[in-house]
Amino acid sequence: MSSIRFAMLTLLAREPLSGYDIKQQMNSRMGPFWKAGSNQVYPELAKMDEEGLVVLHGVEQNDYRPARKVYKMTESGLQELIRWTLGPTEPEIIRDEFLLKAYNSWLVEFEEMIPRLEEKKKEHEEKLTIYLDKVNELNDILDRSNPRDPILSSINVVEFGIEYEKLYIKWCDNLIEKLKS
Amino acid sequence: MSSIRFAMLTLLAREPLSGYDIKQQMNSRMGPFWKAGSNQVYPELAKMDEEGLVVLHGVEQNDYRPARKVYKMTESGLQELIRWTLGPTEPEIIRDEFLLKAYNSWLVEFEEMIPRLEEKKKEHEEKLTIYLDKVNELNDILDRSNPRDPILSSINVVEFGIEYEKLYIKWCDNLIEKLKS
DNA sequence: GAGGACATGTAAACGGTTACATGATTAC
DNA sequence: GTAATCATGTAACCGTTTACATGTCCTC
Repeated sequence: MSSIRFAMLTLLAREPLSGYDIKQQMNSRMGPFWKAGSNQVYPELAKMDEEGLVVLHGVEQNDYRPARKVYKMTESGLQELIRWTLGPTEPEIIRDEFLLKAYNSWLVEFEEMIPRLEEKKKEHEEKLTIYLDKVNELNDILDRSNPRDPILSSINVVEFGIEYEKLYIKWCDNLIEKLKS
Repeated sequence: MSSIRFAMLTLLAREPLSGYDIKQQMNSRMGPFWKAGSNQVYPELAKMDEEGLVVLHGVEQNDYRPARKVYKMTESGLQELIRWTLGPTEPEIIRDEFLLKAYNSWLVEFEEMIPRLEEKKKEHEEKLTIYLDKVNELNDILDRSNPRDPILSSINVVEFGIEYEKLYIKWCDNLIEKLKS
């Protein structure tokens, strides 16, 4: 797959970023669907530099801290990203550990399973709130006169997250009801 | 995580199975949310045997083929599985490559993005059909007099898959409409 | 004084994917 | 004759996770 590279380019297509920024944005802005650790980001950034997909855009030195190395995407990086975006995508499976546990609910006392479902529901309710806030924020900064505003794409993806969380919550509710009767 | 072990026990809780059976069932019955390769299944089965979570239940020899080694879960395996089922579950992220691509849709011509969305939609429509068939099959063999029938748990999980596919299809439709206008 | 944010990176371990190896049978 | 199915298993690779390492500033 090696999609970490493309996840990184996806962010760099919008603005120049340091490795640290990329890591942060993945674990917040891209929260619903991607994340990465520093061990992946820094070596991959170095590789992409070698291959000419990104270049050093500037170094910000704060004397007491490691230099902040900001990279920007090159034209060749943009072409690579577009090629990938329009290329074929393998189907994915859901692979959610909690669904596996639900598959075992016949094995346990229903009264013991219900609290687990309620916890999961709450967890997804919290995620839903976060995504709803995010989509509001994005709508505020959206430039409605520009049909190619990247913010529009962000909104579309966060909206997927919103619908997903709603589904999860509804499914938990449903199962709780079934187990209660 | 190491949930491959618990995915395997999840299947073995229902009936004795060979390594081959486990692999097959994961890639079909558990289709919506889990899968595994033979390289994971056979060594893990051996490890679980050593640890006493499963025992050899019987060997079926068909002379020209490798012996079919059927395992069944032990009481200790069942306890382990129940413990895990009721234990805490880490939140998961979606990590869907196509969503990452959708995040880049502002970079490409919309007319080029639309066919990709239509392909994805079709793919999920096919999955939806499969899950709908599966849930019908399961309903046919469901023992309605038994509130602890494992089939009930299977149905609940497949229903998650159904709602997920519906969501995906609706989201694709929505985006196609947005990009067309 | 402890812990978190910032900022770079490396090392080790783990889990999953793809491919390989063997080998007879059955269906196209 | 080619490919798929059944049935076991191994080997190599790749991507991800967790932990480590360094060091200062700022907040509680």
